[in-house]
Amino acid sequence: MTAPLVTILDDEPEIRSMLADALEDAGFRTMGFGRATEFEAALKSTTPDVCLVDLGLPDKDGLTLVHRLALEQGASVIIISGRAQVQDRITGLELGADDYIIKPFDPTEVVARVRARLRKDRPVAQTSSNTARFNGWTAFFDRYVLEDDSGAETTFSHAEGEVLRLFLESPKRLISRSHMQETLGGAAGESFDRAMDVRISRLRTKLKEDPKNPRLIKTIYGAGYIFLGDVSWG
Amino acid sequence: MTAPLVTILDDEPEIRSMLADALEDAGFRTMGFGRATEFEAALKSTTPDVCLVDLGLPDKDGLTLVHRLALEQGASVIIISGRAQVQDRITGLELGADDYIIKPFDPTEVVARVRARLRKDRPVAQTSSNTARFNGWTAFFDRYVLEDDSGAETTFSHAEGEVLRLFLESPKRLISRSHMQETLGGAAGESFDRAMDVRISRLRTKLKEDPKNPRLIKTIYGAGYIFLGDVSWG
DNA sequence: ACATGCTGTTACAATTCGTAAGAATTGGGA
DNA sequence: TCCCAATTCTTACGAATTGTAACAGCATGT
Repeated sequence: MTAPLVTILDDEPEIRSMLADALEDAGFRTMGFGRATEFEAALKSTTPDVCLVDLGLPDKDGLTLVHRLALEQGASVIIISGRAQVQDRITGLELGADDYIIKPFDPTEVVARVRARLRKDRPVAQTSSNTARFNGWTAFFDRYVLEDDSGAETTFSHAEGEVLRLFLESPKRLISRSHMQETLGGAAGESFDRAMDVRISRLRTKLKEDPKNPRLIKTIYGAGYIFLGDVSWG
Repeated sequence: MTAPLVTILDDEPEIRSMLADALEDAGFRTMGFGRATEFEAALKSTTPDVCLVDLGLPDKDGLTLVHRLALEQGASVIIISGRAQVQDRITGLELGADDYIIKPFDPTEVVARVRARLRKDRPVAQTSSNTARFNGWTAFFDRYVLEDDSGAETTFSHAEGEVLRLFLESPKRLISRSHMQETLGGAAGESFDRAMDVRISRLRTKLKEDPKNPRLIKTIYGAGYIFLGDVSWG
């Protein structure tokens, strides 16, 4: 399992490097960005686990960015801001941030708060249970069985299970096509790999998705897929 | 659906009542305790959603209590403490707390932080704020569906959704063309800006706007666009 | 050997979305 | 008022991307 990815969005390079140092010492992978647009471009191909966002960005309103991150990506968002007023903190938190750290800060505390976020928000990846429930379905990965809410059972294959597990481990988060191909089987044929599409297509039919209006597996043109649905493992 | 339960563990009655007032105004159920032993006894019959714990307890070490809460109960734990040192905060967070608030605090911020914790635990709350209502329309951003007031549904693409979301996030305010391009267009084409017009055009047809008399998306010649309409999220 | 089921490949259909081009609109100046 | 240039709208088209049906190779079991 790879180390969690933490993105740092701050226009001051010193702060970026200070945070990156502390986080990498703690065993995290980091990516730093000075501008919101660069960050958003990178989001199309990578999905961070925790996002540190400085509100004092020159090129964009940080709060709407936080809102989008929290809703679309489902990642944990920690605001870092020089604005210490209570009202600022409250609006930031209401918009979807998970934490609010005031400058100047101690990098060690930032690391501790990042860890706190990962502990809570991603217990799924740590506990390897074999059954998951979501939106009326129950998936038994040890038996390769998918159960309807009426009790009807279907089997799914290994390849289908890989995709389904990947979705269920990161619900409501963008899963980029490249990331799927890396984590799943064939890293080989990069050129004409429609295999992924076919896998997802087959999974969709088993989940009885309406092709015109898929409710669970959503595709984002040019980016990847998002699995919507409330997943609970165990 | 019952309201989330928040427990307050603090030896000072004034603080307990102050927090309870603020939390109940926000729609939560609360239970207050002055001693750790009482609190632990209550845990046998109730499972709180969020636990506020003061570290300066007379009868027990608060940190071990936090540790046990986080590990065994799986509830969200927010430490409230008069100890402001960075090291105190770090050890508190490392021991399993989800947040650390320093006395004196603003009750409103506590409410906001409690909400932030619940947001992650209950994915339902997340999706519910993914819908917006405006002037007879309902936009479901998680399903990419736009619903008429008669109940008829249309789907919109990801790119259209980006524009629509941008409008709904800033209703009745001028959104400059340049700002839109920075926010949305970052992908590839940065040279020709007609793409934005086309996006908006397509969105307008889906909203059944009369080209001669747009009611929702109004063009400001030479400046940008204004989205008129009364938006309510959730 | 035969049947069965899984999975990648191929081919083609459908969708998305930017580009180009011309029409329509706006606003200022003659 | 009329004209013109800048700006914006709309339509059509096409490249890129994605969906899926059909086929073939392979493994496994009977």
